[in-house]
Amino acid sequence: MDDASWPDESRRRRKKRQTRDALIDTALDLFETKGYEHTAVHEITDAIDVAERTFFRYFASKEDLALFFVKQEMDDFTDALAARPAGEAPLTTVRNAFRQTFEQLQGDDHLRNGEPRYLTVIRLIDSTPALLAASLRYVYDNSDRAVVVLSEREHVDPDVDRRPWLLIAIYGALVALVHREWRTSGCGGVEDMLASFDAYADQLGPAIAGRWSTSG
Amino acid sequence: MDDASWPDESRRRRKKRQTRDALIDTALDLFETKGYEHTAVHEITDAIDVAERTFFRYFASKEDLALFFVKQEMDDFTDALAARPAGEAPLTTVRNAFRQTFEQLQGDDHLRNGEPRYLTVIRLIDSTPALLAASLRYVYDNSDRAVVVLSEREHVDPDVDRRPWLLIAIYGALVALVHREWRTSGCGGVEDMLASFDAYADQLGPAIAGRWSTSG
DNA sequence: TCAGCTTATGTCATAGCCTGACAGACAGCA
DNA sequence: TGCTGTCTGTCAGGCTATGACATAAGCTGA
Repeated sequence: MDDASWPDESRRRRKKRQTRDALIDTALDLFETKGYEHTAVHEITDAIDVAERTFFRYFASKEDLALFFVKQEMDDFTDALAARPAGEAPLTTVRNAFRQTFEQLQGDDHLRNGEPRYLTVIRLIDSTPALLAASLRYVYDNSDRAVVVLSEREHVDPDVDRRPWLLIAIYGALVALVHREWRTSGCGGVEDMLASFDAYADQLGPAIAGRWSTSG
Repeated sequence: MDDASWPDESRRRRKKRQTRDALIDTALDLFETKGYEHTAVHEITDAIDVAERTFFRYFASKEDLALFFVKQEMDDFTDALAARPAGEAPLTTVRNAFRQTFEQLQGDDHLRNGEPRYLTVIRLIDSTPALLAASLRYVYDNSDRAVVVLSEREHVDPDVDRRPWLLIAIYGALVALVHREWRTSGCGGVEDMLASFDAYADQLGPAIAGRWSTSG
């Protein structure tokens, strides 16, 4: 995002990155003010004076641009999962990968109107059915990969042993919950998210083991 | 689907239902042979000789038609959940609602080329990214409703007590797994699905309680 | 049976998303 | 300078979806 950080970059590459960043920034601005569905692609490209056709040379679709950061977040999670030390217990691994991913999000993202860019994107997604659908599909696809990673780490066959699926399902539910909390009451920071995670984990056993009631 | 079953139905209503059914049948045929994305709406409407515009008076979108049965399945599940007797334990309730929904699916659906129509649809969805995304979003929306139903049954506040979310997340994972199994190795019947459900439930406690490994 | 209302459909026009094909501009390199 | 490969603009077109208006068909009451 900072042009000076790649001084060795060729002029051609730099211009390309500038155009891509300009597309993202302009698009997010327009999405925020006019809404995703009421922003035409040509409005984005007109604003930075490139042809509409150019947009589709950078992004496969309008959706693709809007989900740029979400995809990165998901990929980061799977990468973090795969990179955790082998001795770690699976639940701990997921928890740590989760922590790393969100610390990264909060760390290296730059601000827009005083709030991190991914927050804008999450609100946008939650308020736009088409984007919500696409991001859920990405989570779904990513779950498959995460299950493979977990299964290989623990040397189990996911077709027989359902535990990897369970863990990832819980992770998915957690991410959804975290997004929900962000949307309504703002972002409480990494520690709040981990507290949510632990609350899930703590309630998991009792939820299934005995009778499920307010007193239990 | 059988015209004789509503003898009192007005001519207008009957024609409307016939057109709707013809649209669904023709569309599924074309989707199956040509693929969803390579089937244009005008091809569907040409085949039964109505205007393209008419299609969009019956269905909000091409997607809407393809997900017709999925939406019904989801709604049936939530309805079944709400209708279960109050004394039942939550996990049992979900299990029974699950059973009811799929028994209903297998019962009253009519055959296409020797297999139930919803099987065609599920394969279609799993092989079409756009449809998968849309159906996941519908599951997501439905989860919210299911959580509300469960929470009210058990008099808990879902914002504090995460257990309703956990149960529904597990249900979601199960549905995904069942669909996966259907897609690859055909449909094994209600009992197989319940066995999957129970396998999840049985592995849930041990998965979290102790160290998660092949020996545990 | 006819008039009048409602509903379903057809027709036309248009916006928006997306792709393919081709040509021109430009950076990088010999 | 001239060649090469990449990026971009332009044009044409297909597909999904919606709005506006007109027409036809079904229904209802006198």
